[in-house]
Amino acid sequence: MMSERNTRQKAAVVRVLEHASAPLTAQGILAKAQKRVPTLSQATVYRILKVLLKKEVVATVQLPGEVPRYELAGKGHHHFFRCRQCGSMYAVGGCTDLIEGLVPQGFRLEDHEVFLFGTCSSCARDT
Amino acid sequence: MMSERNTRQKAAVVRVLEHASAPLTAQGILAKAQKRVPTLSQATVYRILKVLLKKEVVATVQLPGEVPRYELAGKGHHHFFRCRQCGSMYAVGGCTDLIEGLVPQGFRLEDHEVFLFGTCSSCARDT
DNA sequence: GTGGATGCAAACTCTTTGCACCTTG
DNA sequence: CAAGGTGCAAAGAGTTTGCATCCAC
Repeated sequence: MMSERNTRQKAAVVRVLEHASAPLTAQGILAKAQKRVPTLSQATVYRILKVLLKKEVVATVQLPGEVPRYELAGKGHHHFFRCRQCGSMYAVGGCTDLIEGLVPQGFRLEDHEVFLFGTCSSCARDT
Repeated sequence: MMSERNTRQKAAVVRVLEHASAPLTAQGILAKAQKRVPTLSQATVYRILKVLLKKEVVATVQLPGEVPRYELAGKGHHHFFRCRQCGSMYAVGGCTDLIEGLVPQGFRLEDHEVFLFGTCSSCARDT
């Protein structure tokens, strides 16, 4: 039973995610990782992501109506604010007990997702 | 300038949505609407949904990692609780100002989405 | 009768998979 | 050198679109 190998492809994908300031799409990861490993294919990116997701090294970010994005896991609990002007995503922390109040009697809350949409501070300034 | 026509297809789709107890997928709408209009095609369902979305007669519900679902609009602001045991979706109301606290300084909040995941009361009872 | 609506199939996008080849350990 | 990884192309799932036909008005 031979475990996992260290390939240039996987290293490139992880490196891209480490340097990302916001969650990236599979396409975005491919584009950036190909600068280091030009032969990298989209299929391999998906395969690597699947492995990393299972190991919980990366996490998926699913904005409603958008293609999934990926970020390194272990950043603690957070949500996202999406600026409708510039499209940037900002991580937003803290949300506990705010959510608990929504849960109906007898329901057991295990998890939640919150997405905020609006205008970020720099776009708001330009208005 | 001739407006919109009243077709059996559109009527069937609307009727299905009116009788739905939870948001339906495009496939689910097709299946149910075909009981009334057997020749209805998936393409037409999508076209009708597009029109109804533009008129804001229906709204999209996008659970993370799932195919989009559709429900009649005008049910007021609400979110969803998804039971991981039985897969049911429950509408959850009320959430104002809870959310405001998350918004960073200088950001303008326009909209938000909240999804809750866990065990519903009837599944919790069986545990 | 005429133009919007429909059905079918082809096209598209995103993701997964089969298979031969390559590369790591 | 053996097994896992990779690249490519084909296959899938979900949605959109082109086009000839249909039918509501």
